[in-house]
Amino acid sequence: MTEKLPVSEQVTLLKRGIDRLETEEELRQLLERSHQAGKPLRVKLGIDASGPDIHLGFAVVLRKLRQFQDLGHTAVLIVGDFTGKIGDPTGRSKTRPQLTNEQIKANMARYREQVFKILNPERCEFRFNSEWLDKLSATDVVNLAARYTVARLIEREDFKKRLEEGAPLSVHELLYPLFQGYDSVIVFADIELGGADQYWNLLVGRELQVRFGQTPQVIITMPLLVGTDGKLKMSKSYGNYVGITDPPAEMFGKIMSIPDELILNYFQLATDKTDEEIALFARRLSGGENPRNIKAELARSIVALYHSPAAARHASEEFDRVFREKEPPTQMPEFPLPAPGVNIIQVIVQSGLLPSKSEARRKLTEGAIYLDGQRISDPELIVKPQDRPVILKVGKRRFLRLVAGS
RNA sequence: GGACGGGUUCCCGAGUGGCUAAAGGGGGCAGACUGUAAAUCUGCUGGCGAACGCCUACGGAGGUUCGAAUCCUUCCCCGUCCA
Repeated sequence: MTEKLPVSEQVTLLKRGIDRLETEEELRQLLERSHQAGKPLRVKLGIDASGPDIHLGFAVVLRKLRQFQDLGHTAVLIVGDFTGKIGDPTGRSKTRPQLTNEQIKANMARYREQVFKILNPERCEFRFNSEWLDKLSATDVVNLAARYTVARLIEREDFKKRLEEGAPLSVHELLYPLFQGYDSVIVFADIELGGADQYWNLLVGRELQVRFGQTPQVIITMPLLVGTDGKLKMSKSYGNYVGITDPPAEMFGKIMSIPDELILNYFQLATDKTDEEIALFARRLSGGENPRNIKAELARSIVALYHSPAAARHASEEFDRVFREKEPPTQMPEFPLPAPGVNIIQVIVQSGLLPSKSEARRKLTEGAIYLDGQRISDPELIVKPQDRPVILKVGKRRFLRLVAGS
């Protein structure tokens, strides 16, 4: 633990890699006061309950929160089960679907264990905001709403845009930032963390606290990690994310598919590499070394972080084996072939390699299907069991071992 | 409450009676090239069938017609303006 660090050094540490801090002076004061009173700060982080998987983008924020824990402070995780039912409008052009209680429950069950891959469970509070938000009466809601103006609410880029484009914007979505801010009031947040896109929401919390007679929370936002597509922010709904529970091989592969320009950014945001180490990578890149090598080191670092160094090494070797040397992977699903043989299209669909026969037929004509390294194109082909397993390959990365069986 | 405009395949968006599984773009997938990067080029992109074809699909339901995404009725939803 680094609890004994002088305040100025704590500030330096906490400022590393962040997007915005409001305000540094207030943070300094909080740390001083906490140090003198021997009382840990309450660092709030809202968790979206819309999906069960934590990805590297959110991990950026979680890792910052972990730093606070390492300095002796308390992480206060607010599970947005109530606000999840409303749907966070941030950055959306469309009204988000509202989640049911069952969905949220199912999501959260897996969430906890994932969070603790990064956070220290010892210094962590888990709160569901339905705990207090469900209890608000209409009077309470009006009371809350009275403390903020519509003009302030629709200042937001995304709201404004939707209004201008004539897209629907429901009143409940307008309420979302208020409720999220109210969470800060309820849990007496000293600091709130979030992604850069949450900046505006966090500010609302800050202002509401003042209106409820509290000291405003310090807010710290973290840069958004760009997804594997290299364009949009990493997000569950864009399908461009790397889950922290993704199996090593998958995690490795996804990271290898990011654009080269993102390599250093990923090192900074998603690994524990020091500035010096990252500078070295930067020099190797500009020195003309094949970015592939450096990206592979990145991928290994990240897999090591969430699995183990050994798993990272294996994933790396397997990757080279399959994609550089074009060898089949060591592990692949098996499909038992009955003695009379089965039509190739049946095999592909029944094994789940492709979703429909039409699709299988298409891939066959596209030359995407290989049997033991031989491209095949005959949709009539009957595959019979051999005395040794035969490997079926669909596209670049789908493999199946065909074995004798019934 | 009134007037008007709109709801199309994963997304955006064309399409106003048969030539429409529906232009175009995006995304995705596949092939070539590669470093499973990017860029580029090419192809594919509802399902079933070997195939003539059949089924499902243009907000929901019903109707007109030999034939409807396209016309009519009704319901639902969204937006704009007026009150």
